[in-house]
Amino acid sequence: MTAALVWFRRDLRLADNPALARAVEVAETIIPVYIHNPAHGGEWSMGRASQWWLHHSLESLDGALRRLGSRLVVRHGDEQQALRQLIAETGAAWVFWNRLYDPADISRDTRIKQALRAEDSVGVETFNGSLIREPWQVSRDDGGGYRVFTPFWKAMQKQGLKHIPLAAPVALPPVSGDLRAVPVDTLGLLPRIPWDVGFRQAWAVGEDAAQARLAAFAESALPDYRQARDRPDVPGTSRLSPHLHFGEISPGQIVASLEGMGLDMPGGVGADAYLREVGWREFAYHLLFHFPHTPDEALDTRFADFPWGSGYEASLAVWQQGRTGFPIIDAGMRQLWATGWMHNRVRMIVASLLAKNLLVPWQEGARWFWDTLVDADLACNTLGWQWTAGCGADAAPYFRIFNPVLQGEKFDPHGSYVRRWVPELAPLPDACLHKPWEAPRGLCPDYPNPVVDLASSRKRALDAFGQIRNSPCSAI
DNA sequence: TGAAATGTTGGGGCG
DNA sequence: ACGCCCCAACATTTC
Repeated sequence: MTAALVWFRRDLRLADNPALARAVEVAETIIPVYIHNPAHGGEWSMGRASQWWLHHSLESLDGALRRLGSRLVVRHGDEQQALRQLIAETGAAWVFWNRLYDPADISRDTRIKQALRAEDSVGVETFNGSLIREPWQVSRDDGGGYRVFTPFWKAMQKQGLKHIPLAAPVALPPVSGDLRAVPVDTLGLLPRIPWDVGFRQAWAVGEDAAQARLAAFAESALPDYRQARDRPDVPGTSRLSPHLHFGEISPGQIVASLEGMGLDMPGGVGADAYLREVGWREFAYHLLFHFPHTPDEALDTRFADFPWGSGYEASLAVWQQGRTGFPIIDAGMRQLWATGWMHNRVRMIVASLLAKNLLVPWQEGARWFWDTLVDADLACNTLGWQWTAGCGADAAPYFRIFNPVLQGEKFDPHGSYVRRWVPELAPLPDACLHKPWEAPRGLCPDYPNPVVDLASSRKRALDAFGQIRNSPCSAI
């Protein structure tokens, strides 16, 4: 009887899961494992909102495994010790997992792989279960990594995006009842005080929910995606990000299901634009792999000397609480707090205000997103913040400073997004909804005045950038 | 995947 | 009818 451990991490699905498929191929006994180590990741250990998602995703995966006759063996603590313990308990000859690419994951997984092979004499095989192309599979002619999205995306498309998803197993061998597993609800992933009410309303977690969301998106929103994706007031985006982050769905499954929706097909323009967004996720992983210091430091070395504001705690707090006095900003920050998610267009607007108008270091914003987003992803979060701050690869030029009033008027023209998340502004007429300081006094007495003057803070940010613009060496 | 400043044009009001 | 001005609308440049 050959036994194999399948170590689940951020690949919490049964379909198109190469590590699981490999186990089904070679082993008679399969032990699906999840190891909870809250310390893993160090400074970037999992945030609270993501922990909420993880809890439900593990419950969902366990349920799906049980329907196939198996179950999820959850353990707690150091991953290597836990795997060793399981190998000892089960006599497993194999350990399979799907690769991760965050710096802390790579160093941990490399260490464990070497130790298990050398000291425990088990076979270890790892697979690509999270990306269309792994970071080292796309490279420039000189062998280096890309720094600009468009050539990266062209190179990827040239290689072909075609993917044939692996089927989910139809049945799995039972896991011995003697094998100890801790219940998911003892991992401490759920909040002690019920701040997750809005989360429960906003999300259905798990592999089935991910597939349902993809199907609904492809059916209804995809044809208008190019336009609607910028509108926070309409459900024009896929909302697949947390499902993708936890691997409840693979990018390959998305590509496969959109296949055939070429530019000449109905909805094809939308499919093209959406695949490009999947490409940005791939680019984020590519960048994080080649520049692993970027979660903490600007890629553009000129920004080492950038004159960020000092004593910004008060404005950071106001931003976090959604009380900046700019409706589109406050709507976004409150949507984030309430649901663990924010529309991408609004993420750019709030990030621009924090990093430019308020001159708060972008890392502070990245930290807040890390803790509050259910889709918090080190690669994507890092790219997004550095892009907006103007210090990253293929970043927005620093002088692109979003005006929250104009952005609100352009992308939330009827104000329904603002009215939903900032209800005290609901009585305002459309004409001044995005600039309530111009409204008659008394219409919204509880809403704060703007935390900063847009025109002067814009000039201040441009001046700050002027101080570093001519520093040598614009990128590492 | 900006915004503001500046430049250009053309229609209409008006002397 | 004509020139002048105003300014909205659009285009270009600059940050």
